[in-house]
Amino acid sequence: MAAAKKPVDRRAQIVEAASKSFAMFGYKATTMELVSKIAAVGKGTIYTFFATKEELFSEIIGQLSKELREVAERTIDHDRPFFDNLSEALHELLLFREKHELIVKLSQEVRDIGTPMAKDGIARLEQGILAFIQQEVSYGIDKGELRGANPQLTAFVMLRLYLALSLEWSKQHKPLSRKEAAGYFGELLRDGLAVR
Amino acid sequence: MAAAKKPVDRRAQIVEAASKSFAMFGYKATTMELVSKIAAVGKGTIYTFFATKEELFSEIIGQLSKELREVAERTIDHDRPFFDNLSEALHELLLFREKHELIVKLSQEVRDIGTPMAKDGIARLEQGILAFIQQEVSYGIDKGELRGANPQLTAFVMLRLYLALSLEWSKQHKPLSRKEAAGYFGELLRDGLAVR
DNA sequence: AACTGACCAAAATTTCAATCCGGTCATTCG
DNA sequence: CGAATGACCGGATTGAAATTTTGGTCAGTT
Repeated sequence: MAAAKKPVDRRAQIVEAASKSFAMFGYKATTMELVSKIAAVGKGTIYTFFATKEELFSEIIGQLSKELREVAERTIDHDRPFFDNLSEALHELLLFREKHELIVKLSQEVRDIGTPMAKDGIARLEQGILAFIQQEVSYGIDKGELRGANPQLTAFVMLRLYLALSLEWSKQHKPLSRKEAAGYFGELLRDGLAVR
Repeated sequence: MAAAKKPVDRRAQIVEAASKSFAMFGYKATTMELVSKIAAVGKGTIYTFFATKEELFSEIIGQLSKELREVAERTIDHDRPFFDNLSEALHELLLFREKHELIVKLSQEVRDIGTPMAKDGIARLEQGILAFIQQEVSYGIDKGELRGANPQLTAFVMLRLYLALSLEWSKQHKPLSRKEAAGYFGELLRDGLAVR
């Protein structure tokens, strides 16, 4: 219903062109003129569909966020134990993230020049992941696999911990193998550190 | 032995002056000229004791790191349970950090303009904390309170987790009280999340 | 009616002279 | 005579003006 079919769907052309440009040059260096060139469309036409550059960007982040969620959802199998699902899903998300050029480019842009809009985009993606984890945590609590303290905080801790283990640790040490990371992560979250 | 006593100890004068200036204006805005003025000393005299501005700064970070360690050491009582000590010590360190003007100023400078030398200083302080935690973790393992996986990684995870809980969480949510944070932190690390 | 690109004001970038700063060293002081 | 000093140097930084770029508009074209 949203997408009527025409000889050529200009809106889709534009979104695709913008997507490429944002991934290739980042938010700041992507100009509306450039997008119009790639889309083979007059600059004015873009403004028929999107009121501002930010709105166009937002549409693309929205699509990407949805895609991210689908990746995560696809790796979850509610018949398996909670912690297996969790570290599997986080691993898939991390791979996706590392491979997806737009995300890589935006992260770099945030790091190097701190473009506020790029920050915003990354934050939205992270927020989406957080919401997903929280949903799974709540499910795990319902199923009785998980102790039921504050699911929001728990989801937050899980994400931070996973990122620390898989990204930050390797900044100063030999990176953990996928197996080591998942093992340590799962063990710590499941059973804690105390000798019992 | 290192500090001979003279009518006035110029070296100490200089270090104190520099310390004040770094805390007041940050690394970048502290000029050698300014330090010499505060220390009531000719600029050239500074170079009798420190070859470069960086070396002077390094000396001060070294002192501060030692001070930090003393604060942590003072709150540890090896007769108490490991996790009590841990969250107590981390809390003390956080308070110290928040109160210490030099650390606050340097953090701000890193955030706002990313001065490499300031980054470096903060990194060294964090490294010191990490080494301290690691030592305590090893001790906890020896005493049989802690499961004995990779102490370095464990220390790293503990610090990240504590910082996430006490600093990052509050960027987007109502901050946790000291009690909530310590409670959640201790419980998660000690016992994990799984229902048993 | 859909589309275009020349056009505009605001923002970003470049340029470049003026200033500043870390570090040196010939001179001074005690 | 040796410790201390501050004028001095060149490279880096800053600020402001000039120039270019860019998000967004809209009169004109198809």
